[in-house]
Amino acid sequence: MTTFLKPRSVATNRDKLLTAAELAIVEKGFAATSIEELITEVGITKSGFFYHFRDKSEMVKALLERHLAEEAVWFEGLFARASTLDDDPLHAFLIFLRLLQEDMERLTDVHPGCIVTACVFQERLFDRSIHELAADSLLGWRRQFHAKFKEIAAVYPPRIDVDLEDLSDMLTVVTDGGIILSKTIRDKGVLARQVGLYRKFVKSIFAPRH
Amino acid sequence: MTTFLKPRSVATNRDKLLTAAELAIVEKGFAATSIEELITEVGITKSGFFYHFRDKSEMVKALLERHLAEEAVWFEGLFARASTLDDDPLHAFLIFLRLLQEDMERLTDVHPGCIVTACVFQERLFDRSIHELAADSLLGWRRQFHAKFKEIAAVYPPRIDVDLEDLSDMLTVVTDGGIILSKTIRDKGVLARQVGLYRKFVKSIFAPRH
DNA sequence: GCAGTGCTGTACCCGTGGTGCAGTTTTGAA
DNA sequence: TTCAAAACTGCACCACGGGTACAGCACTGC
Repeated sequence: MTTFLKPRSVATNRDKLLTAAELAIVEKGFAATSIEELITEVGITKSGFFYHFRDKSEMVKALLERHLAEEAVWFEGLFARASTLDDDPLHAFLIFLRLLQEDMERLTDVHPGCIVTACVFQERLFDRSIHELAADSLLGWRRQFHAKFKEIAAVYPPRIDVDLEDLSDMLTVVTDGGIILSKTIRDKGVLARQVGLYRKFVKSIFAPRH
Repeated sequence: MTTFLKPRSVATNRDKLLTAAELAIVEKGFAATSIEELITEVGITKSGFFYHFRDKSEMVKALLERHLAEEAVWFEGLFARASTLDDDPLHAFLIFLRLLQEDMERLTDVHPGCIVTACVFQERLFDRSIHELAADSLLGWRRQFHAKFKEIAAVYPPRIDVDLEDLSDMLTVVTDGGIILSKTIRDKGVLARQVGLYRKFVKSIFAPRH
C-alpha cells in the first residue's frame, strides 16, 4: 500500500501540504514532522496551514483519504490489466499478483512505508474517524479479494483446506508486514519477494497438479 | 512479537518505568506517551526519570532490549517444547507454529502491538542504534528459521520451488502484518489465524502427499 | 463593485522534552 | 555502625511545537 503514479500537476497549496506531509511522515514518522517544516517547504505561513486544516490530525485524515483513493485506483488498474490478459479467474489473479510484485520492485529507494500503519501506531493522537477510515479500507480489500477467491474456488477446488477470508487478509498482511521488514532491515527487495511467495501459495492452493 | 509471560516480581522503579512505558506505547503510541504520566504512575519525579534515562529515546532503547530478550526466551521455550514432542524437524516446526498460534489466541484484548514496529515507524525520533537493534533482531529470526527450514528440506524435498530465506522472513512478516491488521480492524483473532495459514503453507510445501 | 477564497502578521498560551545542579534519602557492603 | 554509592527530590529555567484569536489584505470571478 504505497504512493504510486501520482500526476499532481496543478497542485494547490493544500495539495502541496499533503504531499510534503506524506513524504515527511513516511520518511520519519508523524510526530517528527512539524507544521513548521511543511509550511516552509510549501511557502505559506502557519495561519495558512490552519486555514486549510483545523489541526494536524485533520491533515492526516485528508492525507489518508487521498492515499486510499490513489491506492484503490492503483489496484483497480492492476486488476483491469490482469483480467484483459486472461479471462480465467485464477490466472487473472495470479497475473494481478505478478503485476503487483513488479510494481513493488520498481518502488523508489527503500519504498514509502504504509501511511495506514503509521496512523494505526499513533492511535491516540488522532480521532476515531481516522482509525475507522483505515479499518474500512482494509475490510474493503478483504471483501474484494474474498470475492475473487470464491470465484476461483468455484472453478478450481482448493487442494488444501484454507479459509478464503483469511487468505484474502493474508495479502494485506504480507504487504504491511513486508513493508515493516523492508523498512527495518533496509532491504527494499523483501516486500516484492514476499508478494511473490504469497503468489506461490495461492497458486499451490488452486492450480491443478501439472 | 509480543509481551508474554512476564514475572517482573521485584521490579525496580526503572523496571516499573519500562513496564508503564511499554503498556502506554503499545496502547497509544510513543509520541502520545508523556514522561509525566509515566512518573506519576511509578511515583517518582521528573528528576528521577532523567536519573535512569538520558532521554526518552534511551528509555525506548532499554525497552526494546528488554522486549527482544523476553521474546527470544518465549520463542526458545516454544522451540524446546516442540522438539521434545517430536524429533522430526518438520513435525517439530509445525508443532512450534501450532504452539505459537495458541499463544497468540490467548493474548489479552486486541493484543499488544509490536514495539519493534512502533519504533520503526518513529525512525527519526530515535538514534540509529535503536533501528539497528530492531534490524538485528529480525535478521536473527531469519537466520534461525532458515536453519530449521534447511534441516526440513534435507529430509522433505520441497514440493514447490520457494526460497527458504523468504519463507523464513514470511513468519515475521505474517506476525507483524497480522498485528497491524488485528489492531486496525480490531479483531484479535486475525493474528492467530494468519499464523495458522502460514503453518498450512509450510505444511503444503514440505509434507509428503498423503 | 462586491463577496468569497486564500491567505498574511502578530501576539500569545500551554504542554512537553530537556538541562543544571544542589541537596536528601535509601541501601548495602565493610 | 559507618560510609559511600545509588536513587532519588526540588526548583528554576529554556526551547520547541501545536494551537488560538483575530484583524487585515490580495486576488478571482460573477
